[in-house]
Amino acid sequence: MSVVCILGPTAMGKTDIAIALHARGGVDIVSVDSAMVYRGLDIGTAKPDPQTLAKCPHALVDICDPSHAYSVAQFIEDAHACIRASLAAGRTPVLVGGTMLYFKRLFDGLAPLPQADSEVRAAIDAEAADVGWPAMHQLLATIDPVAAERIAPNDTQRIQRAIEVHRLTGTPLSQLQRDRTQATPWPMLRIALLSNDRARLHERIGQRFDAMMAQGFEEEVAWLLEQPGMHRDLPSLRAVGYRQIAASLGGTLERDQAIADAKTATRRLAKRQHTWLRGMTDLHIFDPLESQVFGPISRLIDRSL
RNA sequence: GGCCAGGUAGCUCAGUUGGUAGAGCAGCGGAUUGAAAAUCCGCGUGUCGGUGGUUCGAUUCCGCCCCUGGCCA
Repeated sequence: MSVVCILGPTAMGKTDIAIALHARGGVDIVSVDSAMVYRGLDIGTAKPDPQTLAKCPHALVDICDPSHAYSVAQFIEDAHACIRASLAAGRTPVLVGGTMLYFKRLFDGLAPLPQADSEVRAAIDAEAADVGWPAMHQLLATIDPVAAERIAPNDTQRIQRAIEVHRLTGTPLSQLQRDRTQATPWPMLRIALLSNDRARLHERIGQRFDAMMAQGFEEEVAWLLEQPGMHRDLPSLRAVGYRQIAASLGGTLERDQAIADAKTATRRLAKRQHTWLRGMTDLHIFDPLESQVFGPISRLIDRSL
């Protein structure tokens, strides 16, 4: 295997494993994290601190301004570039992270669809404000019945995307996805950090968020909100924790409730990550809440390369 | 010690003129192709405090006991 992937839910110690693997040498760490890509989102994303990043560089961290939107397509492009560069240098790329959609599309491929178009989206939003999203779902059923069948009448994001793709290409989204998706060209060793001890994971999530608060998470969010072009509806500030603390700072949510909600949102994130992992095949699973996993993981990698 | 109000899901509570119960939150399961830490779909998980009694039948009515809160001593 030429590429190593380490995936797992939040708060499972992925970053520690990455740093330890880097210390052994011969690897390049590539982050697979839709929130760590943003500059300035540090404490709330549990991003490694600058000293750690200096010693152990993580590609695809701090590569996007938080007033812009990163995307799965951008990730695939960036990740492919990282993998190629690393392999060309005779090293092993190690992709580490918790954004399962990014891994899924990296493994199974991404159809070459048009990128998001803010004008088209604004037009669709305006129509939806007029007639309602269920009517937009009806509209989708006439242009792409396959997609409409799959997408719930209230799933505004996906309805909008499907209509957008059709308007930009004249072809149904479902057809483009079926005809033009190709899986990764590289063999990938897939390592998952996964535990059945949900109670313990929830405990860690709570403690970790309390630690973030103690590190000045609120100040970080307040600073971000003051930056030019920043507002609460951006993808960056809708991330778990940022959304709740921004609401608290904006006065629309009690501080204690915001903290509780942030922990709840993190637990739900972990649950969705579990769902992704259960549906993936060819995973080598290790439980870091039960035993030391670094030794077994490095032996597995040595054996597989 | 006496009086009063409570004890129902993990939490806050509703309810049953007697036919073993339901909301919110939490939780659990699922979907997932340029916002994905997003967005959406589905699911009540229960010795109705305990124990006797009345009754065809008690979570509901009655007695006793236990626990919590308040007031009076």
